[in-house]
Amino acid sequence: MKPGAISRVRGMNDLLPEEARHFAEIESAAREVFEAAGYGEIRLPIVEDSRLFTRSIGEATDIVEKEMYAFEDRNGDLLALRPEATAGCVRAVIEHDLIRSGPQRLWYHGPMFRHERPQKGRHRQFHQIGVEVFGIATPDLEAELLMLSQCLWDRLGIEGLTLELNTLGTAEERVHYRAALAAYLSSHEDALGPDDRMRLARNPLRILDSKSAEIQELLANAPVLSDFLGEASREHWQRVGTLLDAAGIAYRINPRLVRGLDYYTQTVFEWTSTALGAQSAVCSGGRYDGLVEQLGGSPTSAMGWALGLERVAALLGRTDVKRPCAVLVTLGAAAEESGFALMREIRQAYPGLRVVLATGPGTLKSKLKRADRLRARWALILGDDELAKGVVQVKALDGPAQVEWVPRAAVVAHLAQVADQ
RNA sequence: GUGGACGUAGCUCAGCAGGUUAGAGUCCCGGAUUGUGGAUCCGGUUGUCGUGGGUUCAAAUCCCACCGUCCACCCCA
Repeated sequence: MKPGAISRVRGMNDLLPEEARHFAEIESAAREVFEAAGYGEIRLPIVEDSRLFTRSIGEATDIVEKEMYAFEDRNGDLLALRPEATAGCVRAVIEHDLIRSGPQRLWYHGPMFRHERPQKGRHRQFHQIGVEVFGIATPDLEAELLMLSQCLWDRLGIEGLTLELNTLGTAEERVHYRAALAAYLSSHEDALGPDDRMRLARNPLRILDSKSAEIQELLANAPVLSDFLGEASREHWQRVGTLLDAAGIAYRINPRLVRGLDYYTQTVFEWTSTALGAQSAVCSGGRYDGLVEQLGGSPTSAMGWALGLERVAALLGRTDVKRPCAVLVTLGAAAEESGFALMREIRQAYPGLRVVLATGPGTLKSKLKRADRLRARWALILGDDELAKGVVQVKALDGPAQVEWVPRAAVVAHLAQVADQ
């Protein structure tokens, strides 16, 4: 790169064709899985009112406190680049009163923004695919959403992921537990580092998933959340397990699993991979029964999850570029004109047929070389000789070279016939 | 945000106890074969050695700062 050239902003990466192909593959697999299950796509704005996120994700969370791209626009409105899509989705559901017409099953995909220090699997602009369901309170929803994620891994051929599950109980149960946990940890405050003391004051549940061995040891005798669950939560939680077993989806219960966003209730989960280093969470989510009401809607139970496209893409094997059926090679100005006419006919008759143009300057040899690199099955050669005879030379590029001369008027039909083989 | 490692052609990397014009492979372009690909051979293009400063007769090489990437923490998808 020459000095003075402008480079991309930190953490905001270009997706070159190879990686973009992975993204497209995941997106189309997701579309297939979701649409088949009766989910509708929703497209949401990237910019929202900042308050939407402070109210939903939680003011004391890192996402809102340190990572949000918040700014004032020309009118002085406080706006933010979305750090996640659940909040916006809830906002849209309330704003259009979608719940009026019954439960809503929605899915989305798009870029999210968080001002974090970039690392592998962690970028400032990253991409998520997610689902959100509104209006279903029963545990079959947990099972449905988890099954959809499993279907997606199956569809993409991804193996070796671990599903970790936990329940946080209702908001009230969590409040009681939180108080008990805070009391226990306060009595051992001398064992906590400065970061954990901060968490103790603001969000003691976060201490549960600490990686520190000393903390985990300390937690061995701490109160456990399951003791604080009421009968209803207990039954709900058990039913989730039963349905997952019935569907043959393996999981591991992790009582230490809490999530970083404040709005979760009841079931939370995380799909992790050991192949990704520190950023091991591939897909996660949970129930958020209180959020709709909290954001100004009527009480509505809801649940969703999101996956990180960059992380899932990293688990995908190499996907090959689809090979073209043919490369249309022209030599000289007159042949180029005829070639463009032919190309138009091909596109009109068979829009999906992969035919790549090789017109313009360059030797026949270099154009055939290009056809070879693209792994095309056929070369359609059109030069002065062919023009004079009213034919197109059709050369087989697979295996030993074989040529045949097809009358110009019959080329389109010939190509279509040969493409099916 | 904290700590650490690293930064040399488009890509992968060598060169670094300071010493002439900075190298290989790959990719790309051309030729051997005037209009016929893949193999082989031959030739060619490409770099302010991340940026800026310092030390020195001399810096890709030593020192400092900044920027970036990666790793861990942190956070999370």
